[in-house]
Amino acid sequence: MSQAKDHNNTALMEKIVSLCKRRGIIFQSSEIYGGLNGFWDYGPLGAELKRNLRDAWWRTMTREREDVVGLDATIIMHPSIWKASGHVDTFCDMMVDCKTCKGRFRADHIGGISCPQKPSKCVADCAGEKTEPRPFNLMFQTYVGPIISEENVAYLRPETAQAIFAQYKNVLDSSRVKVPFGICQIGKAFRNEITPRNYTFRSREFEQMELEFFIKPDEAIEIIHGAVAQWSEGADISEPRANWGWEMWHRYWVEERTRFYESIGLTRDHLDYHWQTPDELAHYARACVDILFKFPFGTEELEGIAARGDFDLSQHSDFVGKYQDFFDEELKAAAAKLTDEEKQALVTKKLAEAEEKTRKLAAKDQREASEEEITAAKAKMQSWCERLFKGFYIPHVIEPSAGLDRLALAILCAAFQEEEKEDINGKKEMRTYLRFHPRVAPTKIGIYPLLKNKPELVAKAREVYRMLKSDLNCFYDETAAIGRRYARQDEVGTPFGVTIDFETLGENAPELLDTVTVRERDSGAQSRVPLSELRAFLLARMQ
RNA sequence: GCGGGUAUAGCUUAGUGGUAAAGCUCCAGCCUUCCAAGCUGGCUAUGUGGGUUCGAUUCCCACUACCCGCUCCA
Repeated sequence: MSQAKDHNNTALMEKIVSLCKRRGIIFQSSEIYGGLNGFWDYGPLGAELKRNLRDAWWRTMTREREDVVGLDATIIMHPSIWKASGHVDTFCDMMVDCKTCKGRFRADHIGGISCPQKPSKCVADCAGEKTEPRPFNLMFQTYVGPIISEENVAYLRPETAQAIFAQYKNVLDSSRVKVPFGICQIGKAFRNEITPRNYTFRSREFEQMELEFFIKPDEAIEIIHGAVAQWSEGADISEPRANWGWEMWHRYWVEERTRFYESIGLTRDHLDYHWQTPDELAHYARACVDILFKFPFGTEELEGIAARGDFDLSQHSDFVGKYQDFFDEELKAAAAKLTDEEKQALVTKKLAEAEEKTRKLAAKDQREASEEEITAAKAKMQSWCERLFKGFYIPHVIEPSAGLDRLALAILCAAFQEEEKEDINGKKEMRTYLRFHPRVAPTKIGIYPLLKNKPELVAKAREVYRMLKSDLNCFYDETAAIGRRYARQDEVGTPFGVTIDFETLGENAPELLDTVTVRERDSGAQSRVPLSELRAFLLARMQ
């Protein structure tokens, strides 16, 4: 990327930030006290924008689907949840900084990592001056109850997903859902990021929109349907099928999520996809795709769609000592028809897999797997197979996990437009406007009497406002010249303006009595609409 | 956390060791028959805390925030 381009992108970002502040979309948190690093507030219009995005996601994810239900869990949960999920271990590392080479290393690894400047020596032995080991707690801690003590430590959730796993059984038992099904949730999450950066992109308090979609393990599909549908380029993934394994479901959700972004105005040109390579994948993930948006400051992640296997529910099963599983009648019936040889073939295959996986995991820690470990893994797999044949399994999971604040920022960046134009006197000036999709626009309709000092116009405009406000977020404006009012609303992305003029009152042209001008934001095009049809006319254009 | 930069009104900028300037926006009034028109008036600022000084927005130090680069990103 050239420097000139960097500069332009920075300038563009600064314009967006400035507009957001000037028009009440995004403010710095606690600004009157100097601000707080990594925290941002949404002003009146930002709050509407976020709400529209949140509602659009919720509607597509659960209301318009028969196979997904919602959840709204607490931010503070039992601390053991974060031990089971692995967050307590992976979020709290002792780190050492090298003041010479500016590197940061895990304190327990400096003996084994070579120094970036002198690769012949390890970090522990190189000459660089190093700080004392310091703990990096990426989870915010608090205390439950008034006593500040170790046993009262709790965490603000670093992701919303774990709440879904923790309530999986309750949802299953109360909602008449059957695998495959999903549980979705929108809510705040907190991460004590080392470096919040890029405006609201990496904040310490942010809102996530997550779905855990529970599916049958491929082995269950194979027993029930004889084979698992294999994915290949061009495969039909428009509607779910019974014989889909995790890979098809994963592909399906990537496409489904892309369609969502398109429905709110992000085109495929705005987006990019990063398929994680095998070494990038976490050990519990089978595949992970990042959906990226081309922000002015770089192409960055909007959403991750991971195929996580049964890792999370298995962890919680182990920690609480109760299977977080599902009884599948169809599987039980199908398994009953298997011959002993067929069952044994599956068991043999799974035991070999368990052994290989154990060896691989150990190899990651640069050691050999012990016989005990292998035996334990095989025993666990044996019992997994036995339960499978009885119809029980811990479902596997496809996890589309999106950031609401990142989406809001992406929508703002995609919508931002500047055009040079001439004003009424022929003077050149810049027209700035936000080209929001009407679905997400904070304000839907501007309502204007052509002139303020004509009471009939004002009264009629007020009447139109009252007619529309319950269905559409409207903004009534009677100040300044009509062109200025249009420009003001264009700048915050209001897609339509309704102007009440003398024709509305029946002057000049009697056939135009009770009609208004509807002006479209992007083109400025105007059309004449009878008041009796106005509401339907506008509502039709919101979709 | 490291290095570099920045901090003056709602926004964009000017300027000064001694009363802080402008444009735009915004508000009010007049006027205005469809794209930021005009006229009049008005509100609003030196990020925070120290130091030097008779006096600091200006010089120095610290802090905070933001930007850029590194780093981090389950």
